[in-house]
This record gives sequence, structure tokens and C-alpha cells, in this order.
Amino acid sequence: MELQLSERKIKILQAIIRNYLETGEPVGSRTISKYTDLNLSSATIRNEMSDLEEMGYIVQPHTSAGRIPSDMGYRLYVDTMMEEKDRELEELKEMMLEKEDKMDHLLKQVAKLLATNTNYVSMISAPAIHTNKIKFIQLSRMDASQILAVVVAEGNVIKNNIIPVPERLDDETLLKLNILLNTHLNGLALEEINLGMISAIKQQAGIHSAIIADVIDAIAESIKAEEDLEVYTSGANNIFKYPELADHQKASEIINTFEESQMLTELVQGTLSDENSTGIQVYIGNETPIQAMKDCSVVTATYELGEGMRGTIGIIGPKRMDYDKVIGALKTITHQLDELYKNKT
Amino acid sequence: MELQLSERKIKILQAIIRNYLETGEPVGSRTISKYTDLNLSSATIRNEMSDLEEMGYIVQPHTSAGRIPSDMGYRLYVDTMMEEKDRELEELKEMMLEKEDKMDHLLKQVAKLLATNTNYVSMISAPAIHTNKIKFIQLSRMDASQILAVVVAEGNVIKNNIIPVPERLDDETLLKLNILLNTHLNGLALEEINLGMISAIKQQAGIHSAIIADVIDAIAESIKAEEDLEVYTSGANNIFKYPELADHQKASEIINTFEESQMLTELVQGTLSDENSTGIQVYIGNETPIQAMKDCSVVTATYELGEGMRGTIGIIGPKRMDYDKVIGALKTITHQLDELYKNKT
DNA sequence: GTTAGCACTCCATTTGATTGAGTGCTAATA
DNA sequence: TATTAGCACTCAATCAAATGGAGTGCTAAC
Repeated sequence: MELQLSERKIKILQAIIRNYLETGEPVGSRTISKYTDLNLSSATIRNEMSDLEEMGYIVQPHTSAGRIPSDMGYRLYVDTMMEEKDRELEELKEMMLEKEDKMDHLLKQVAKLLATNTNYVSMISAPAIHTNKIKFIQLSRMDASQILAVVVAEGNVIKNNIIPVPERLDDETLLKLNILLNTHLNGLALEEINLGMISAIKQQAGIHSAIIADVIDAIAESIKAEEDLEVYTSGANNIFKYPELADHQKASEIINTFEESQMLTELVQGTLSDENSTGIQVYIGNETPIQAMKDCSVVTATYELGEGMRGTIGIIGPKRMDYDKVIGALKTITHQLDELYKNKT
Repeated sequence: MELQLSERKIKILQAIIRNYLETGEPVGSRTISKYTDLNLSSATIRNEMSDLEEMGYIVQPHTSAGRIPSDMGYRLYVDTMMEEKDRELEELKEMMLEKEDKMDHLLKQVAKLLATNTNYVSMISAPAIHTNKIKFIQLSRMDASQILAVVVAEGNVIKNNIIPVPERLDDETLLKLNILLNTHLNGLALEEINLGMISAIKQQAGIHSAIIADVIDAIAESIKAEEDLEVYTSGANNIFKYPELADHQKASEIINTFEESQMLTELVQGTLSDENSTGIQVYIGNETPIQAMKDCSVVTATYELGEGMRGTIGIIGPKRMDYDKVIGALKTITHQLDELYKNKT
């Protein structure tokens, strides 16, 4: 027995999914027979549905219930059957143009906007700095036993570090060290700094080489700290809008996941590394690496703030999320972020 | 008819509250008659309970149910009948001594610790900087059109600001401005900077007075930005452990409140301003300024990181929270934070 | 003042009946 | 051969009635 996906089966499957996305209820044959323009009786639909179930695209929660899409069904839908709708969401532009200097504020605002617009949960990761170039380093003396190291990277990402020093450094030494560091390190991406370079700097630093080591350590550390990406979420309470996620057990796990942001980091990392044409990825159900989200779908997109500073933005919702809308929204947002950056520089 | 709180009534009320805190179920007369050492029959207890209800300390959710404490009952309990238990929670010390430079990481860690230990939701606000003194200001040139202003305050709180400048500033000018700013402003609390002072500085800055204005604006702004306090929460999923908070409606509202941290800021502000002996405050039910938390109790404490840098830490839970334990935990934590600060300097 | 006992109330749980949506199968139809 | 009508069957959801139990309030006795 060879079951093939006929044109008609596809139409029926599509109708089932569309309907289920709207209502969240299992959908039965009679409904489909009325909705589609195929003019088929419910009985025929039943036969087709039976086939579709056997093929694995839909499942029956229990006998004598309608059918709902399986993960595989959603996957087919997302991959081949979606019509894109690049809807509203233009208000974004306004909102984001309210100048917002602080990066994290901006990110949180974007997340919130996305969450309220879609009625799903949104998440956003700060752009990763580590692919990024050092623009400027400044050491200053705070007091006799401490110096302050400020590292500014492309995109005006600023890192501060307080470094204890054994003895008071005079102005001249500081100046020398500053020049030394800047001439050697400016314009370099952080992973481009290698041992050879460091020892060269140390040599030139003479008796203060110990401090150089500390400074570079501090820089490395502040970069590293950024590597376990900060991830913000917004609209967590939206999960209560979807009964299939709202029972105590699941809700608790999901909300917990949002707090443990390093879990989300995994997701984010996946998106950042895994490159495909659009930069948009869809994880359905068990496709997500996070166990607690096995009943959710996650759609992520990569945004870019020029010069290789890339972050991830995503939407988390029930498996029956409105994929079209979500993907449209993400595209709009990433595009806006791009624009924003251009206008700023 | 004069109803007085006899010794016996107090004992009974106490027993009711204790029992209710544990079970979360309305408690009946028979239970009390067995639990207390008063050796009274359930009938007598019933009479007393009837009195207590009339006095407003307990309420009956419906006829023929047991009694539960009213807000007023909890209030009496917290104010007069609690025995403090300074329990465990000593593991804190270990955890916090893992050196943790980044302030916000530390805070989040503390919040998490508190949440997992108490099984309630915890919140913590970053220490407010605005009562604090400027330790050090540093202007540096980033490129032709931007300078970087770094402000370090007591407690090593660091603020960065990028300031656009119309023309390139040479090293000498920058040095002069740096000295100027530092000599005038160091050691001042931020609210101590007044107009007279600013105009004096401007005068001395001569042709660069415009930049001074920008710098001071930037300083003020970065301080102000801090004024709508950052508040972190942890353990939000714990609310699902208490059926009386876990229904969709309430849970959604509560979780939403945690995200809208400016709501929590209100709470925090209240605690910071309102000074009482211990620094610990208890808001029961409608006593909280936040409508969404009318079914919760909130216990807050003020912590201090030396030199007037004060923040708030709090616990949010059901009204039947274990007040003794919570207050004990908060005391331990604030104490530990205090110690931590001392060891660090 | 305290207690035992009893009638009463009301919630929670169970039980059973009913309904309705939906399926699968079969036989008739085009 | 594909489609459809019709029917029997299943099962979740809903509702109503029955049951049980916890708790109260009252009264009369101690």
C-alpha cells in the first residue's frame, strides 16, 4: 500500500491546520467538508483524514474526537504550505525611533512590543560582542590601589572593569600603558588577540607587564561574561491564553525556563550558528532542545546591528501558533533593527 | 457587648493561623480542640471562634466551612504573636562568598537563593545610587565626534555615557576638563550638585562650557535612568505551589506584574522611604499598593551596602506564607550582604 | 463556664444519564 | 472506481441527583 500526498490531501491537511490554529479544538470531518471549496462530503473527508493519520500528519487525541496536526504536520505546513502575510506591525518604526540609548532598554522594549503584538511570549538576546572589534581602551586611576579599565567595542558596547594594582601608578605610566594597549589592540576582534601579541605588549610594558596581564585578563573576562548571553523574555503571562499550555505543571515549567535564561541561550546559540537563507528558524514541539517546551513551538530570527554584531529574537507559543503572522512579525522587526542601526551611525 | 481578646482567644487564633499556614485549608473547631494543649472541646472552641469572627480576625469562606485568618488576623499575628526562627540559610554565606564582581549577577543570585530556599517568589532591587557620592569622573576621546564619560560612584558603581561633540577635542583640553570636573564634583552626592556649582565650572571651562553642560546633563541622566530602579525577581513559578494563587486569572496577573518591574518599584520605594526599627515591612493582602497582589503578602527588607547605598529585597507569597521563616531569611540575607560588603573593601 | 449531642448547611465527590461530535464501516449511487 | 448516504458505535463533556463528610450553631445537661 503506497500512500501518496495527493493535491486534495494537501488541501485537506491545510484546512485542518488552519482551522486548528484558530480554534485550538480538534477539527472533524464535517467542519472540513463545509470549509473547503472542494465540495466533498464528510464521509470522503473522513477517508482522506484516515489516510493522513496513517501517514503521520495528523493525530486523534482520542477515539471519536476530531484530528489535530502532529509535529510532522506542522513541519510540512511551515516548510511548504504557508502564505506569508507581512501585516501591520509598522507601528514598530515609530516606537523604535524614540531614541533609546541604552541597549538593554531597547531590547526589552522590542521584546515587549513583539509580545503584545503577537500574544505569544517573546525573547531577545543581546547582540554578541565577541565577533566584534575593539574600538578603544582606557585605563584610569581610581585611587592608589585600583585602576579602572574601560573597553569600548564597535557598536558602542562598553565594558568596565576595576583592576587592583599593587602600587600606585603615576600619570605618565598610565598614559604609556594606554597608548600601548590602544596601538596594539584597537581594531582587533576579541578572538584575534593571541598569545604572541600579548607577550609583545608585555615586553614593551617593561616593569609593568604584570598589570598588562591583569588588564587583558580583565578584558577577556568581561567578554567571556558576555558570552553566556543575556536573554530577555516578555509576555510570559500570554501562555495562559492557550489552554494547552496553561495547566499548572506545564506553565510552571515554562515560566521556570524563562527565568533560567541559560536554557534559552542554547536555543539562541543554535540559531546564531545554524545559518540558513532567511535567518529564520522554526522549532516545533520536540524539535526544541528544551524539554520543558515540548508542547511549544519556537520561531527565532537573527538580527544584525551592522559589523557582525548579531543577536537572536524569538517567539514562543503553542504549537498551533499563527506561523505566518509570527514569521512576518519577526521579519519586520529584524528589518527595523537594521534600519535603526543605520540611522544611528 | 464588649468583646475582649482573652489569653485563650489569642492561643486559639494562633493555632488557627499556624494550622492554616501549613495546610492551606480552612481549619475547623475539632482540629483546634485536638491540636492545642488547652484541652477544650470543639464546642467551646466553636464559641470562641464565633467571637473571633465577630471581632474580625477570622472569616468563614462559606457556611459550614472552617475558618481562615482575615488580613486583620494575619496582621495581629505578624505584629505580636510570631516567634522568630533564625533557621538554616547559613549556606548563604558560602554561596555569596564566591566572589561575584558584577553587581547584577550577585543580586540575581541572591534572589534565586532566596526563592529556592523559601519556595516563594523573591525580588531584589539594585541599590540606589542617587544618595551616593561621586568618586571619580573620566572623560576620554573615542573619536573625532564622540567622547566617553565614565562616572564612578562610591560602591564602585560605574556609569558610562557617550557624548557627541561638535569638534575634535585635543588631549590638553580633555585633561583640563577632567581636572576641572574632578576637583569640583568629587565627593559630592548627586543631589548636591546645584546650579551655582555648574555655572562656576562652566565659567572656568571657557570656550568649552557647552561640553560641560553636556557632560553634566549626561551624568544627571545616567543617574536618573537608575532612578526607575531595576528590580529582579526569581522563582515566579513557585506561585503554582499555592492553589489559592495558581488559577489562570491570578497567576497571569501576578506574573505580569513581575515583568512590569516598575510596579514593583512602587513597593520598593515604599520600603526605602518608610523607615522602621528593623527595616522589615510586611504587607498583607490589600495592604500592598499593587492590585494584582491582593491575594498575596509581601515582606520586604532594606539592605545596605555601606555608605548609604540601599536597596530592597523582598518575598512575595500567599497570605498564608510562613512569616517567621521569611522574616528570618530576610534578616540573614541582609546581614550577609552587609558582611560581604565589609569583606570586599 | 464547659460540654455532649443533634439538626442543619453546604461543599466536594461520586454516580448515572444524556447529549453531541465524530469516526468507521457498509451498501448504494454515479 | 470514486463518492456519498446512512447507521452503529465510541467517547468526552455536561448536567442532575445522590451521597458523604466536615463544620457550625444551638440547646440542654453537667
